[in-house]
Amino acid sequence: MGRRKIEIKRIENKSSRQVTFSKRRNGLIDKARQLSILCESSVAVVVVSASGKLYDSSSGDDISKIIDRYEIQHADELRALDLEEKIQNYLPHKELLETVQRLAVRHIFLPSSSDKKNVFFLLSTCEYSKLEEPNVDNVSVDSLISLEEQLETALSVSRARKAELMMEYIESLKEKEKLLREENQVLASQMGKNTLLATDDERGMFPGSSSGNKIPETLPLLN
Amino acid sequence: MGRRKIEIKRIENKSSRQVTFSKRRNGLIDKARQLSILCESSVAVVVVSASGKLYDSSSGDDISKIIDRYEIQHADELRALDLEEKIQNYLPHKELLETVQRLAVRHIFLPSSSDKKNVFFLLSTCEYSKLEEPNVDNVSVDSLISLEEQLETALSVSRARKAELMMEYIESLKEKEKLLREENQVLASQMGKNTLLATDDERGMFPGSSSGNKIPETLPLLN
DNA sequence: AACTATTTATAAGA
DNA sequence: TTCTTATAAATAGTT
Repeated sequence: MGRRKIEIKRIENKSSRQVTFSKRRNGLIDKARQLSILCESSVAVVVVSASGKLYDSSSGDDISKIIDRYEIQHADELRALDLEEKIQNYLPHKELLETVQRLAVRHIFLPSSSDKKNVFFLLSTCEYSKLEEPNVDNVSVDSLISLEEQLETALSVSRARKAELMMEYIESLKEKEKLLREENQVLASQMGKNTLLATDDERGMFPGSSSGNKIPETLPLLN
Repeated sequence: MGRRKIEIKRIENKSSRQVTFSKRRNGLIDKARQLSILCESSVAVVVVSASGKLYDSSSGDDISKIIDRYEIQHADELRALDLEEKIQNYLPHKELLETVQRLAVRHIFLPSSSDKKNVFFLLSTCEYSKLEEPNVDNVSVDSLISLEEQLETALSVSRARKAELMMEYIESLKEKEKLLREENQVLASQMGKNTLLATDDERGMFPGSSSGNKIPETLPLLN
């Protein structure tokens, strides 16, 4: 879209790189705005320049809410990874608790203060959703008193162990896939090109993935 | 950029809105990719559709690192300052309770994915609910003491996390700087010799960073 | 910062 | 959905 066609690769000239950065950054943000309006969605864009300067924009919703949405989606993943690491290092119980708190902190303090009421209600409802008659008025005191117990429960060994086993399994699958890809590439380079290769490739890429691989993938960790 | 000019406003027809969403979302992500490559920057894009589905992409770096960078920039205002100020100003008991309960929500209800779904559903519900706030006047003294302790822990943990993020970012900056220096040296040796060039380059690549700027480069993080 | 010659993205149609 | 194509929009190089 300019006087000349350009390759998508680093612009060597510093000043034209800077100019392009500014132009395209604005273009990107405007595109995000348009998408948000046309399709009633929320879009967050975060750009970090080579010098570390931050540019961000959001349309359709607050950027912190959009990022919260992203983090909730990936909460399990992050939590499992980090916890597993800590458990393997024989973390004392108290530190384990703090670890969970640390993981939670970034979520807790990011929501705008207007969300407080919502979250408060959320807690009450969640905690007592199993009771037949959730009495919101009395819930807060009880929940407060049992806070530490519940934190410990959230950290139960069985859950951590489960996450650990699942991560191990996922890692082994990734490793297997990697080995297969490598094997594939070796074969491909040996053969050069032909139909046989294509067939091999397909077999190599997804060997038994429709059975052995799909089951773990549907387990809770990654949703 | 189509057969007709369109106004930037919500597309009423559902199916064409869906088609446009898909096309423009891809377009946006590609633009982000190009910007990242052309101008050696990092770009994260997070899109949440009207139905709540999440799409994200990143180029130039991991999306979690880009989001961390965003959070660092806003850490003071959103977290530490805000909370600290409230504590110093004798945060009313009710708000104190709510804050700690937010902490609990994330601990207790995010760990497994089935809980995550519940939380999400409830969050949506809460956002639109206009229920009265629970009555918390009868919170016990012991509970409040415990609350304050936990709040303090959360605050220090928040700070620790912030420091951690900062160190990560500083390390990445150092690495980037190192790479640039190396690149610089290669370029310099290719050119043979030239004092004038070296001076220009230093000014351009690391504006004032070569000596007195090393310390300041780590500071802008906090803003 | 503006200006345009071009390229690129995409709206509508198939 | 996927492709095609006329057209609008973005932008590279220039001033």
